[in-house]
Amino acid sequence: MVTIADVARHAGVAASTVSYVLSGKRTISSDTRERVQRSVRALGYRPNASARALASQRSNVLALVIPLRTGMHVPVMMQFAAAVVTTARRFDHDVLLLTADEGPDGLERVAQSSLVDALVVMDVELHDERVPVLRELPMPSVLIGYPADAEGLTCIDLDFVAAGAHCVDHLADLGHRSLALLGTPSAVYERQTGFAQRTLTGFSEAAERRGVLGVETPCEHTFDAILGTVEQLLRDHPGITGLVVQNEPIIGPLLDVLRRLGRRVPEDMSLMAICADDVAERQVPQLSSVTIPAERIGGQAVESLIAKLEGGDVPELTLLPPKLIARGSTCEAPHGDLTTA
Amino acid sequence: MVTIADVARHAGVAASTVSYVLSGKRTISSDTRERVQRSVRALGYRPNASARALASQRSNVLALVIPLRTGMHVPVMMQFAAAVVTTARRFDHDVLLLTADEGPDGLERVAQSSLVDALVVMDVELHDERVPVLRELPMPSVLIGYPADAEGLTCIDLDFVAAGAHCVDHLADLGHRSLALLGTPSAVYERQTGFAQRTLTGFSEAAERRGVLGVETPCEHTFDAILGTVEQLLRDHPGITGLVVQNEPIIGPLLDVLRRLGRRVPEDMSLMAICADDVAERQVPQLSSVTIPAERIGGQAVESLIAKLEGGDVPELTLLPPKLIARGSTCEAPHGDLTTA
DNA sequence: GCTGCGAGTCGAAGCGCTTCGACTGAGGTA
DNA sequence: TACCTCAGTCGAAGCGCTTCGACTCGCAGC
Repeated sequence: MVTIADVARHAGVAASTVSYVLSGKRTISSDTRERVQRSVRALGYRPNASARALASQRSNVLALVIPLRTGMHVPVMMQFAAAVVTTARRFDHDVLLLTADEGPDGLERVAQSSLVDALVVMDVELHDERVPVLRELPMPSVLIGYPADAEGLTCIDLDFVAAGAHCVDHLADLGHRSLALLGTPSAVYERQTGFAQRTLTGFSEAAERRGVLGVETPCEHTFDAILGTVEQLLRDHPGITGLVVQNEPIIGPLLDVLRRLGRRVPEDMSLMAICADDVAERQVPQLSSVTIPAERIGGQAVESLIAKLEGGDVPELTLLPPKLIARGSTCEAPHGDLTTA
Repeated sequence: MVTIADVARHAGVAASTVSYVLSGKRTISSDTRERVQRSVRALGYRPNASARALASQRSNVLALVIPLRTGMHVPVMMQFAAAVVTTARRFDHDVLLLTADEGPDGLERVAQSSLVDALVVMDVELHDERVPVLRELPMPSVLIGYPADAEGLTCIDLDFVAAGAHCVDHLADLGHRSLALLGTPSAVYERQTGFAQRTLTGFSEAAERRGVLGVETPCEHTFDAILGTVEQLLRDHPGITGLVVQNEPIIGPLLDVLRRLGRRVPEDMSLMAICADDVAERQVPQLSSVTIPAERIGGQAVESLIAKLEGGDVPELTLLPPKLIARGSTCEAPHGDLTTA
């Protein structure tokens, strides 16, 4: 393994000079600089990451904590992780992957051992036990999602309240008067995961504002559960003509269920999804949807983190505006539907 | 930040003694050992990862290279990554996440800078440009999937040849005489990704062995592509009564397509999938399937890697046997189907 | 001609840990 | 009693890098 001393010898300078050439932290004559750079290339020198981290107190590694639990949108996680890694690389950082089941201890472990310089924590719950830990940690962090008390933290998320509201507005604009939100499995609500709660809030508030009926129900992933949930829903509220679904894995089966129940989409039932674009586009008919911009969130998270590492100031809360795309699964309410319940 | 010197002072011993207590590499009297351990806890000491890595030449970090490209089964990747992280933690290692689009340079970067001790590389292609790099690297690696020339490498994979064959056998046992394999998008074949190729091989060989017709076709992810592909297939080979699909995202839409074409599953068409169990179970009807044991592969990969790090010998190629589970999507061939083409 | 200054370079002192060789005593052996 | 052994501990020498202070020029200012 070739060291900085080898490069220095080869170039006929001191090791510190090589270091300064590499970091640019002091002025070096272009003559020496080029000589050093030639030696670096000639010898195939790569600085040793540990030595560098030890001396500079910076590992250039970010931790990414991903959830691996019930009810998560796996492909979205993945897109997200990819965006984090890609963006981190742009800033010359690497990414250490942690699973959420290491819990708060995992965060302390990697932080206090200086394995990483900063943390990105996904899937933050409303009352997340990791939040107090994060507050005490001697390094910056960014949360995806946000907890009840975001004071002093940096949180980034899709504006799910707006997402829920957009769906209602879109459907209400089309004349629908009775809407339902088919949500995530109840386990996700019970965990008080912010995004599910907030969509619900946006949905309900908008329904009230627009003066339409807005009911909501969680929904598990099995076909039978979906069927049961929808049947129950339509029995209790037969006037429903607009459905909003925020539960990626059930989208396919849900279409089957509606077909089996004799409801055509969109003629008898308008359907909106809160999901990734490619999922919406893959269905028949393609679904009108509100997108979760996973790449943008991931990129933004890393950018904020880097900014914090460099002493910059970043806003406590960044909400990315949702984008609604109307596709083939929503249309005007069936004529004559003027009931409100 | 508390250092080993602080602990040593607190316990009234030399720093080296603390180190030996922590590593167990020399015998320490139980008296001192306990005293040191108490000090460690009292001060909340965590060894500095960089210092440790620099001194011991071991970072205790593994690299995991995941693909982020066309046609991959995202949820499977995720299960896999989770298994790798979890298993690595069992062996007191962490995982650095790399995306495949850094290419061979990315591997060299993390290896030569001693950022990691070893590498897990997923989605290896038949003629993968990373393979020669891995061979030269001064550290062990494990590949998921295997390249044409596996000499001197350590490869782990599902036995896709057997998987393809099992599907044929299952269907042939049920009396089906004309089968088709609906594969991954053609991009995946063109990349010569091993798993797709090998399933095809197993499928074809078994079809020949059993004396049944076995045709195959790649399939893109859009609904129209699926519809087109299946229509074409049934037009060219109207006698087909058994379908094998190895392409997770199209499974849902494929069921729609068959329904639309008036083929009931399983009465008119038996359907087998090569996919994760939960995906198979979520469909209607539940699909007979051959499982991809992502967790087992991930766990096995890390275990092999750790064994190599410790100087152990591991087999060049480990093929995990596929497991076929018959569910509701396959049944006996329609009576009277005795044609062979 | 002397001083002052800044650009460019060097040497040395760490960063916090592991590990090697050496030292100390207690206990066993001859 | 003299010697050897071995368990248990210590001190010091690195691991490969960054960074600080100091040194040496050449040049401008007076």
